[in-house]
Amino acid sequence: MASSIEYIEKLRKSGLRPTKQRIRICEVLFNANETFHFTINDLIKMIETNTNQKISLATVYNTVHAFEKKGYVKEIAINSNQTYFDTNTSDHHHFFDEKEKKLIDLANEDVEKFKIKKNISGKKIKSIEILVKVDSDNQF
Amino acid sequence: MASSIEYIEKLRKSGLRPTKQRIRICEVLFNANETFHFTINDLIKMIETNTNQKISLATVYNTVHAFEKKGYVKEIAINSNQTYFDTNTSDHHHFFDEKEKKLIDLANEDVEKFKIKKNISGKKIKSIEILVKVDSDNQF
DNA sequence: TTATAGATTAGAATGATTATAATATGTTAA
DNA sequence: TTAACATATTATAATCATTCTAATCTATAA
Repeated sequence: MASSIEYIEKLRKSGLRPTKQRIRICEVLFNANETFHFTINDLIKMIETNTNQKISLATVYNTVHAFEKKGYVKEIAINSNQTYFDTNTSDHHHFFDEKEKKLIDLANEDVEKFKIKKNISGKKIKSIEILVKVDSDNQF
Repeated sequence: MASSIEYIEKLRKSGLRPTKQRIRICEVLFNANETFHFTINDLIKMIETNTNQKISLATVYNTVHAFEKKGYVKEIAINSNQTYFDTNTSDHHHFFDEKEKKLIDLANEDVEKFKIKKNISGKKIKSIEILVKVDSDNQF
């Protein structure tokens, strides 16, 4: 549970002006006890909870993208109607329940170590993401 | 290089009526020497090459989705403006060059064997997809 | 041949995301 | 402290992939 002052510092250090909108979004994203997955719509709902302040849609998009560039949130690679983000920026993977459209973390320790044995000349690996799609066990 | 007759058989066997649109899409997708990645837009351009026949957008979407359900093409999990599909339905993974928006196959043999050590009660693993994001090697 | 379930179509609707351009705000230097 | 300005926010419009609709057509089974 960080204070506004810490977020102001954090934002300044990354070259982002600490506006009240960005501070509020920091609070919503980073004050939670646990990391979580969210869409822009989820975030807007969270922002509007327990406050009168509204942040315009464009600003929410801009801020989340700015935070993504700085590495404060991660975009998760799934094909979905909406883009999913994760406040857990550590090295880990995901289960995706397509029926419930729900993401579940898959810790790095829960995946046996492996290596990519192929490489592409002139290209460097930026990230390795594993998506495990799951479905109900029992088929009726 | 299969003939229309083979596609008609294939479609009938899967419970899909062999319409001329579906046969044409089969030809475009499965007559190629190598498997490839495509978006709906790519596919429409390919359909319109060397022929006067046009297939309506809705039909192209419907057909690709029908083929996906039957396992004739695979959807690839990336966040992109457009959805990517793959005519290579074998077990494999992908590199994604975000700068060039280009997908490159990563054969299963090019990934060291690994296991998912976590499982979710009541859920069964449907697929495991690895996406390796790459970028230019040299930073200026 | 005919009935009909399923397929195709053009065009409209949807909905997430991005662009626009006017207004407001944080920051820097005087 | 203030002025100047670069940057951020905002409401709204625009974009664009995808899905929906409802009219028309077609493959196929009887």
